[in-house]
Amino acid sequence: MKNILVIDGNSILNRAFYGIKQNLSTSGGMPTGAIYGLINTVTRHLSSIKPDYAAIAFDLHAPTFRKKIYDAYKAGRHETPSELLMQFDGAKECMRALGLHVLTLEGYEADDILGTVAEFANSNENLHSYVLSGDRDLLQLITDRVTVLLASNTDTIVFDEKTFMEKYNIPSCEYVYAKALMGDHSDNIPGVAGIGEKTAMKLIGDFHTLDGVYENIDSDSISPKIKEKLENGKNDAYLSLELSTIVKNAPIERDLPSLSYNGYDNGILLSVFRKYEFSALIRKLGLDRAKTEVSEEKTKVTPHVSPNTEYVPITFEDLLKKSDGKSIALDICSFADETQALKIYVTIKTDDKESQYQNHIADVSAGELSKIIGNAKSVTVYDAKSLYRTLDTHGITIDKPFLDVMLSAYVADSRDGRLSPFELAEKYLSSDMQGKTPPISFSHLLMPIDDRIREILSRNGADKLLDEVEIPLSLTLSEVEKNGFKVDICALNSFGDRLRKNAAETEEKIYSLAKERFNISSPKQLGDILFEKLGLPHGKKTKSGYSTNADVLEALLPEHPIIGLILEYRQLTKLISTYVIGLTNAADEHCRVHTEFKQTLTATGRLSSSEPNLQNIPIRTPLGREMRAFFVADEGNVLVDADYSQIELRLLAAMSGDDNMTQSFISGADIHTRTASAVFKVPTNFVTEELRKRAKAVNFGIVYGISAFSLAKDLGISTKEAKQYIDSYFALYPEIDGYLKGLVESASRLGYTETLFGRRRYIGELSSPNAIVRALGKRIAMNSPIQGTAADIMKIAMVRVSERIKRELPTAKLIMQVHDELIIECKESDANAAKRILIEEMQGAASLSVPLTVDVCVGKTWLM
DNA sequence: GTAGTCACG
DNA sequence: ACGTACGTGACTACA
Repeated sequence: MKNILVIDGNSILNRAFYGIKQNLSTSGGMPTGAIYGLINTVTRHLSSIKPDYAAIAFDLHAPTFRKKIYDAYKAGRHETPSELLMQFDGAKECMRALGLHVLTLEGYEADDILGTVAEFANSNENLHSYVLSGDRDLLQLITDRVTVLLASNTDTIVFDEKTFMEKYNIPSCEYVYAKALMGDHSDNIPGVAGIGEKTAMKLIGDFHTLDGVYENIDSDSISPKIKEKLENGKNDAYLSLELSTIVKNAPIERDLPSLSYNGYDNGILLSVFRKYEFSALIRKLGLDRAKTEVSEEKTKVTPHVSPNTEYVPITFEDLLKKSDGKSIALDICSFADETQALKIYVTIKTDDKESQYQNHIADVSAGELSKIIGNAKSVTVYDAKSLYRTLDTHGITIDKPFLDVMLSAYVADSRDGRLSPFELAEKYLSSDMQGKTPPISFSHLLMPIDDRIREILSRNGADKLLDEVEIPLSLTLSEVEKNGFKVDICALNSFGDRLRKNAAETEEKIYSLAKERFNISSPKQLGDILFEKLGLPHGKKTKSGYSTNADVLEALLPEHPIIGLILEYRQLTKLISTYVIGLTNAADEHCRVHTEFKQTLTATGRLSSSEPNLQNIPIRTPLGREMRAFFVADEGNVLVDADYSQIELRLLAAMSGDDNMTQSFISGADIHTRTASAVFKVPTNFVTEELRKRAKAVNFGIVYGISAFSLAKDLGISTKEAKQYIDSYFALYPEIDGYLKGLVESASRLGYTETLFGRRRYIGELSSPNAIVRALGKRIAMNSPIQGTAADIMKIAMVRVSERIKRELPTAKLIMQVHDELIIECKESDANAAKRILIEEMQGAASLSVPLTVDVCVGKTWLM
């Protein structure tokens, strides 16, 4: 089997151009940044694929056949900037120097050349074709012998038939029909107005081709609304199909042998790279070192801090012997082909002063890996939670959590949760990775980085937060994700049908009031109807037109009956698309949805939940709230739901040391009522619902880092009045004003805030030259310690609850966390025990000068 | 990919 | 004089 690599020169060069800081690289005033990016992408793939044949295609600037059938094609798109245009010739020169064949063809685009070359592979059993592009359009070329490599500036996604199917749920040969429906706005290809990726994929999934869709346009599975859009856009769809279909028989007069790839000539490449001043590339490829073997370069060690990057193969038996009782770092390559062998990279910390860290690479079975992990003194990894999941799929269960560099970095500085091991090495080891061959694993970096961060955390007093909270929590979270939350999909879909009916009726009413049909979901079109055609008074504007958000619309409610209908339509479509459809798609074969918790994402220390997000299931409106009835306990089980009562205000009381507020919480009084009574100077039993609501808004505002303006907007009162509320508030709780000012002062001085448990958030906004950004920085400084400490406490509680149910109620499962709320699913008969565990562990998670109180409910559904 | 909108704590 | 609550994620439209 031989390989051919065909590259979409245009799209890669474009991506490189827009993805980089263009001013940085020039050679004699001539920009070269895009060329540089292109070379990086190309060499990366040349060395990983090692093709037998290789070519790169470019567009010519002559008009193509597409232009002839459709004038607007690429006309609406802005001109190619001259800084990019002037890089094309250089790019071709460099590609030739790399040994690639450069292909262009009059009247055709690079895509068509790629399609035609890929077709060679389809007709040749012994050839596999790799198509490298930045453009998703090329995905239509995928077959069992054509793989598409979708490159961004930083990495590449490999698409073959299987992965394509997994992502889009249609076979790749049908992709072009979906594309015809969606259109491609960057290329000015129209598609069907109002049909996006989701609808297009669904239609093609059902009917396979464009013809199929139109032949079945009366089918029940096509809603009247979609049908209408399809009919209106029929011509555009077929035009779009013609434009997006990649030609596979362009008249290229090249045969396969003429495209053979034999590597590059050092001398030629060196002179070309010198010309463009690509000194970093020359170093990276070792072009200036006469005939040195590249592999020997790896062993060349840079100064003291750089860990040894050499990985030595080792057998399982030897590895087990060497790692027994030692601290190790681990990185696993898991392959999709489901062979039993796991490729692992292991770094062992030894007592040997000469070579303290020894790196090994080994192929082991799941059982063998389990043994190595079990015998080690400690295991350090990057992103433990993902690893637990991988190990779980191989049947390996972990009971003692791994140390995790990602978590260490996040606790020390919440901005660093996104940094890769290599970026962390740069920050903490000041190791200079430049010009070095990229190592095959990051295993060798993990322990040195972790040691360094741990020194810092001990000084900050945050080591306990890491070891006793975040690290055990990662294991707990992996279990919560695996457990999942059961959703009654049938009932949810019946509810969805009801919503759809209502939405369709509301839609018609809106059209008749507007005397026109339009896309209500388009803020632009809606704005035109409301503020131009109907002449309603417009409030604030956004960059791109009139604002039509709920605040604005609510103010217009008395002006026109259409407003209420639009708000209703918005609510219904939101519920349908995000929750009914979203949750149905996310459910597994047991009707359970498994969210992913991101443990190192938020600036404050909270978790976030995604795919699906279960932390934003509706509750605030009666209709939305019904959604919670579809989150259910499995047969014979119940949900036990516990939430902290006003944890952030309690923390404000405790952390500020305000006596009055502390006493309020100790006495168990209703804090909002009590606040209202004092701020509005009425006896407690004269506090109306309205006054309590206002006091509640003030309490919230304080926690967010209040401003009179925003409070006024929130409550619909004058700024002056809002200011009086705030003044009375600070008079009532005298310590709080000083506490908040102190937070801002210390954050300005130190550059960061800390939670009670030592978690740091750095606040660059405070040193911004822009006053608005600085004001934001102040609010962040006032809010983060409160929100962050609440997050810490919840995490402590989760770890303790998890440990206790494992011991005392082994069949009970923790299934969800929503910031101040925890949910356990357990047997009905265990409900009381679960309740007790939740209350005890949540209330006892921290001991403060104010009590933490927890409300708990038991039910068959989340609607409680 | 960004903007606008809206769901939650 | 300037634009504002703090922290998130998902969906649709549009370029």
